[in-house]
Amino acid sequence: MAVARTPRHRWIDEGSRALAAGGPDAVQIEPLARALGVTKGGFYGYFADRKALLEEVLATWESRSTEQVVDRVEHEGGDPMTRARRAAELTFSADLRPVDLAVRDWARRDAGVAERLRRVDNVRIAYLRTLLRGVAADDEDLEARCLIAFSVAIADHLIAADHGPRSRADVREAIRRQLFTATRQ
Amino acid sequence: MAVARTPRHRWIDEGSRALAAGGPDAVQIEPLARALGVTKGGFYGYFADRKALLEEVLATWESRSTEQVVDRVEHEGGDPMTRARRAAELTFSADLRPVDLAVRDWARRDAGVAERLRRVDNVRIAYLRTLLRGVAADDEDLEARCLIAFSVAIADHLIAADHGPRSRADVREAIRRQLFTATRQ
DNA sequence: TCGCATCTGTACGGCGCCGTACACGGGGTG
DNA sequence: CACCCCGTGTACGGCGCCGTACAGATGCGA
Repeated sequence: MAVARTPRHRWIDEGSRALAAGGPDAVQIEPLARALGVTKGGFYGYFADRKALLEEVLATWESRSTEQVVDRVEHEGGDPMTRARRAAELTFSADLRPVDLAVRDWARRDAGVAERLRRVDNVRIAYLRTLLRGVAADDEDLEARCLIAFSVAIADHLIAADHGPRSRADVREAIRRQLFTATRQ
Repeated sequence: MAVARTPRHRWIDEGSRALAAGGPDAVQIEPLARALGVTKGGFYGYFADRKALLEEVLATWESRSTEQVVDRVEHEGGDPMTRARRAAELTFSADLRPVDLAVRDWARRDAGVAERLRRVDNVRIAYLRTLLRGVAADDEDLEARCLIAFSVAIADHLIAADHGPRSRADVREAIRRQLFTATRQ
């Protein structure tokens, strides 16, 4: 049988890149084929149409963002805090983060994507809760800390403001200290 | 002279709606014309091309998000806290917020848009500082509270997670109480 | 070596959008 | 009332993408 120069997963990977870079409208077969150095000839052997590829891209992102992160973190072990930090590193890695932001924007106008995002976010928030449970005063405080941590992580790359003499990283570090400090007052 | 059924600002308004709903790629002359109940015949009398319209849409958004908000708030008066709250209401109104989010996503891949967003965000953060200065322990704490407030406001409509028995509004209210409470401990 | 399954290149029709050109028509203006 | 002006409708060429069809190449198994 002929060797597949461009197997399924290469289309998905390139599709993920396109999604991250330009949103779902930018996931186009012919440009993807050019980026892969082939024509679209083989594409329709793997996928029914453009929509099917987008579906696969999303599913792959969901898997990478949840199961694969959990599996890897659990395998590496460590105390809860170490594990949760590692999970955050993996989830917001340089190549996954742009996809994450693109999916979030997409979810604003597609209910199916929104549903998928809800599943992913709930898994992540659940992780956060296990980390912050120890320092929170009560359930409400815990929920507040989780939402703050998650919001700052996501909005970090969406906010363009300056902070005077401080760098963004400085400010984030200050926030982290507050979040990980046991109940105030 | 012929009456303009579709003056400049109608194209810009409809363009803003399209941008909010589908990102810059969705701002297309012919669909816009259909939405306005005309053909694209008149469009090219107002704008050189599609890019020029996008430029105007952005400029209009920048103006509405900063100067017009400031002017209106200053005109209405009130103490600093009242004014800042009113500014937040105007900035994140139902019709401006989706544009805001679309611009944020767009800024990830267009340096010009990112620069515009930086100007807008800096204006907003400056407002926030005036509001929170009174309750912050020091400059670092002030910066942290501003970034938290801004991040939660923006990420609110991008995060899909649930919070158990609590509603998102409940959690946001809890966060607001913390942010407006004078320095802890 | 031969057959064959499979991936890829090529070509095609269709569609929708961009930007241009120009004719039309209906209000102001004199 | 006639002129003119300018927003609009219409038509056109061009382009790029989608999805289909098919032929050819390529490497494996018999």
